[in-house]
Amino acid sequence: MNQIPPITDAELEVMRVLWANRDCPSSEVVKQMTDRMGWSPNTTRTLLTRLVQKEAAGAKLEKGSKRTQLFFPIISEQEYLQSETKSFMKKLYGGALKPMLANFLQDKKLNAQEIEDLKALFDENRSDGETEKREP
Amino acid sequence: MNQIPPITDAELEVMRVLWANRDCPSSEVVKQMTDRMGWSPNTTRTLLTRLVQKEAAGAKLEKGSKRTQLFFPIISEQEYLQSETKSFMKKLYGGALKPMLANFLQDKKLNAQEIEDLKALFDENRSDGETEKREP
DNA sequence: ATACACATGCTACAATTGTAGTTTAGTAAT
DNA sequence: ATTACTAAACTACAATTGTAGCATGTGTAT
Repeated sequence: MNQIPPITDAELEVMRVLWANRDCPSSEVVKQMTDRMGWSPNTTRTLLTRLVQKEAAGAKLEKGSKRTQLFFPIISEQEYLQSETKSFMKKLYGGALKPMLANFLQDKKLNAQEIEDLKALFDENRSDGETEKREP
Repeated sequence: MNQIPPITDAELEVMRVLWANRDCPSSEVVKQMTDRMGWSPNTTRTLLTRLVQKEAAGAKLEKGSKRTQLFFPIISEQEYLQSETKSFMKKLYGGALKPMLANFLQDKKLNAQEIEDLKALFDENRSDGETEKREP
């Protein structure tokens, strides 16, 4: 039912603020965007509006106020990352992990420690049961 | 010096044809795009033109002809994948492999065989020592 | 009450993208 | 040559995206 709507690069920056600060008044988002991106207040507000329109974020009136709204994410960071990663993998690698990794590793080699770490990650997430060795 | 220009989704489909068929006349690209994407001939030609403009592809006159051009990729598939993968990893995961894999694995578990395969891939591409030798 | 600041809601506008139609000029067939 | 095709060039046009200005209504300090 709930597809993840397309979120543009600029909108993503705003979502990052919403993910980091729950129930955030626009003034706070504006401040952070001014600092981090150098955006004008209206730019930030436009993006907030667009995110609410596409239901990636929500807004509710602050208690007691008739105008100030608090913004919050509807799409979670987890959902977003999963969806984006999946569509990226599909678009460029037909959904297969190996060619993507082969490509990645050409650019950035890993050291023994990092490799151990990733191997462990794989073992912790295998499909055929057998999760981890429980203690004695 | 040679940055990879942004290539849109529709343009990418055209690049795929150029990567698969070297020195391709537009008629051939048109045919494949009509089949695979249902595009009108002009749509395909517009995209070819745009790819040439941004120097992702090149065009040269067919020998003996004064109008028919042959198109070819300037950006290789390898370069493209590497660049896109890198910017994707950076945008969503700060360039780190582990969180991306952790995310991916939540969606799609791997079986023992696949895991072995990937582990081997890591070992073949380590930064420190040369290829590791397994015990006799 | 007044005035000022500020949150929201419209409006704007150029660049990019997807998707083509129209015009012009080589080419091949008669 | 004349005609009919068609490759290439130029033009179009709505939707999306980045980036913001203007107008309006509400809370806040005098």
